[in-house]
Amino acid sequence: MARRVDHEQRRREIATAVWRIAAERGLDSVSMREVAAEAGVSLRLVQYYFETKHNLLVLSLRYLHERGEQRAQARIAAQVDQSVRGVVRTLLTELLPLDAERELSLRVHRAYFSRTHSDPALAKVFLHTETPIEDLLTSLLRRAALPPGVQPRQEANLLVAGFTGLGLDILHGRFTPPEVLATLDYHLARLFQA
Amino acid sequence: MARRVDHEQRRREIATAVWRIAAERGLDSVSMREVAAEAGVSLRLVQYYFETKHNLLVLSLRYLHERGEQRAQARIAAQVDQSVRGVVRTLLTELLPLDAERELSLRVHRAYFSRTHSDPALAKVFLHTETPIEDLLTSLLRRAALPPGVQPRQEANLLVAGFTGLGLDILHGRFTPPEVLATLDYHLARLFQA
DNA sequence: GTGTATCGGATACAGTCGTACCACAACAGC
DNA sequence: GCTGTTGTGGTACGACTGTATCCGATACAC
Repeated sequence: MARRVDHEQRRREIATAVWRIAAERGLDSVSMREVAAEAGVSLRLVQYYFETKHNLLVLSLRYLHERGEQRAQARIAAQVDQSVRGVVRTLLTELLPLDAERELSLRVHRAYFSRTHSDPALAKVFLHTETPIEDLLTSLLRRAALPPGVQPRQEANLLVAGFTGLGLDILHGRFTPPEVLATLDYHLARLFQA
Repeated sequence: MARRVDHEQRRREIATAVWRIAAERGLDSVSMREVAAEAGVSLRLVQYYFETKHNLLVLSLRYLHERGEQRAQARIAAQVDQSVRGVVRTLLTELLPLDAERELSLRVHRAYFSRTHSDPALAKVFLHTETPIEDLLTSLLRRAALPPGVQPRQEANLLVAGFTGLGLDILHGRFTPPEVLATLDYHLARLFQA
């Protein structure tokens, strides 16, 4: 045993076990023992690589965030239609659980959501006082030729908050993906009407 | 001791203790013992009136929902400006933490939010497959003279999801109440422009 | 006046949790 | 070949949890 091991790699593997448990059974079911079992390692190993449970939760969330940002950037870079409208649409659909990966991500975020407010360290990863997505969307909208009277900042604020919520609504079964996409395209049409 | 007591009344008092703990320290801190201490009664009493913790959580959430609906209806009935636009504005501001009571309500809902998905009984109180608020808002919008091309259902879907989210954003300090109200009035102006 | 259903306090029990501790195997550098 | 560091397992500890039990005390019905 005990040949040299990549700690970072090990931690990421264990973090995926955290994600699976959190997504399926909620953050309350994420105990050190459960994580160890899900990852197929001993309790001691989870302790060894994360020291404390708090660290386990914070790092697991951070890894998820990193992956999400990379995914979003890749998807925007990969799309052929580089019009402002196309990029805006991609940006907003990134908030919706339209494939397995985004659904997992959304479920984990939902699981973390409440705990975020009793735990400042989690809040730091989860919520920023800054509004980077809204800012990005605002600057995109400024770049387009929009109807008179349209205020990009106000549109961005509602769109980001709204489609974040509608993504969760899909998870809850209150709406279906086609319904939310219809709502998205309706509002894009409203904004980008010439 | 032990003179006849109104059980319903007693339960509502204890439920407010649940709200306070959930709002301030999260649902994880809501233990039978903590609730008893916060309510100023013995552990046995909490057991006596709620039987089980699950019952305590479900009933406490139900009471909060009841109070929220009554508050919303009262506020709509009480307002002098009964124009469609005025009612719509009141309906949406009801989702924002603009006073102590609505802030408490929002904080408790946030605390319950995650647990909702691992617990079907909580989900039944918390989330409905139906969309009553969206339906109400849609029918209100249909009643008004809106610009051509505006689809009340699509507008309602985004507005409800959006301002629910922006209400939470206020709690998180990402936006201030004046900012969100400005966003609200902007979108009302956009919808109700003659 | 007395019995009895209702109300309520104290405490015990079994389980789970995060963490700490101890022992040892495998490799690194000397 | 030896020594010290690194990786891994097993397990024990103390705290906390929800629930159950035992028992005292009150207030109303008769």
